[in-house]
Amino acid sequence: MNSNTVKPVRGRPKTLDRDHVLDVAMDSYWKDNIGNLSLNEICRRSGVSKPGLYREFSNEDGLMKAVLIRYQEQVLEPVQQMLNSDVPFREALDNLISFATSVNCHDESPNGCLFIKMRESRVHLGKETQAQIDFLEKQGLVFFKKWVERSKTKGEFSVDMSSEFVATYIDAQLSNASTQLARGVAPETVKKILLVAFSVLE
Amino acid sequence: MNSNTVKPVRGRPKTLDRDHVLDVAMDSYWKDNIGNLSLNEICRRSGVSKPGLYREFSNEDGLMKAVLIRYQEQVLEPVQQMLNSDVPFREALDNLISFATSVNCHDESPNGCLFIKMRESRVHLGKETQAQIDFLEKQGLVFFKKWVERSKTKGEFSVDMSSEFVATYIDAQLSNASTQLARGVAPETVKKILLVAFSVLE
DNA sequence: CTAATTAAATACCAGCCGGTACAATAAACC
DNA sequence: GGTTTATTGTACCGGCTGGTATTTAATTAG
Repeated sequence: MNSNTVKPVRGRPKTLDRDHVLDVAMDSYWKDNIGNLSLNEICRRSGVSKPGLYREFSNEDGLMKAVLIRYQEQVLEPVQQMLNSDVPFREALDNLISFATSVNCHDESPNGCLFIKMRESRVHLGKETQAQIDFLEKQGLVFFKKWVERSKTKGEFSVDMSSEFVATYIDAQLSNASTQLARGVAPETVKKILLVAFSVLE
Repeated sequence: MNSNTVKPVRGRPKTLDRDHVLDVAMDSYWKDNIGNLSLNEICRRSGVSKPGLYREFSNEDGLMKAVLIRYQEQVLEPVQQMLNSDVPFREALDNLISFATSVNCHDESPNGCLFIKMRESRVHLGKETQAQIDFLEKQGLVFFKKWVERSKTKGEFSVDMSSEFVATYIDAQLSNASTQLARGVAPETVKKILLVAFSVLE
């Protein structure tokens, strides 16, 4: 939780609030066009000077990677824990749908999943950020796969598809939902599409 | 076909090749990050001076709208004609899948549908471009809907879903395919996902 | 020929961008 | 007290952006 790693040291005491900057940056990347969102703007919004931000995160790439890690901890991890629990397959699937169609930052504006949003613009981001995206993607697919395999052994999943492919399919449909929400499609519509798309899994 | 609208006039003869500029711009928007692609770069690539480009297209918004119109004529229209023909539903669906998973500009690089790509970044584009996107989206949904209704009367489509929703569902899945291709997902994987997603329609 | 008309490109504008030198400040050590 | 260490923010850098004022070139009309 404490991200300002304790440093009882010598020099001038640090006033920069790392968590606050990350919160502002996460919100900003979530709501705005990532490509058009400048570091200057993030500095303005978080009330931090530009050199201060560079000292903390090295560069834009470092900031984005840090944001992704924070997003994983705050948003993605609870979902993965839900999948790891012993909730029945169909119920877990419904939870997934609810999660995917209700992700709104904190207020209004475009919704969707920040990770998926960043994954879509992966090629235009920095190397560190790309690596983090790849890690999260791989990790997510593994979670899905294990979940499906567990459901198979529990006899809750009888469709004849490889767990690998089902994981890919679920990932694809959730991505689709996120993209649609970000585009402004009504959440009820997105939900109906997900329900139909997932109806092949039973 | 003649986009340089004939103008047997007075002044200095026009040397700007409108079609060439549009080809270059379409390719560029298709392959590159739309948000990061500058008019300067398009001028460079097409060998046209900046004021020349502004005289022809007014501004960036005008150019994008023109590109979208060209894309509709060159890429989308053939598909819509296919849907309008009397091809059996399942065959038309397969054609759609083939189309969606084979759209590569002319060479390598990211694939996907330019219209869908632009629709995803709709909010960040100009007003004219947004209007054109909305028009194409509406038109596309109408085509899908009519196609489904025709298939229903022909008895080729028996699933109990409103034609409206099926149109939305197909649009969503094709969008998903395009996004995945643009992200670099293997076309065979995208195809398999589409096949499964569309399997609910029979 | 000159005048009018149209398109051409150079060279510029203010405003951003990511990133950084640098001097001021605030603490701990001695 | 002075020195050292670390963080601060101002003010700047070159480079790029969308967009344009302006001059020059090429054609037709009279």
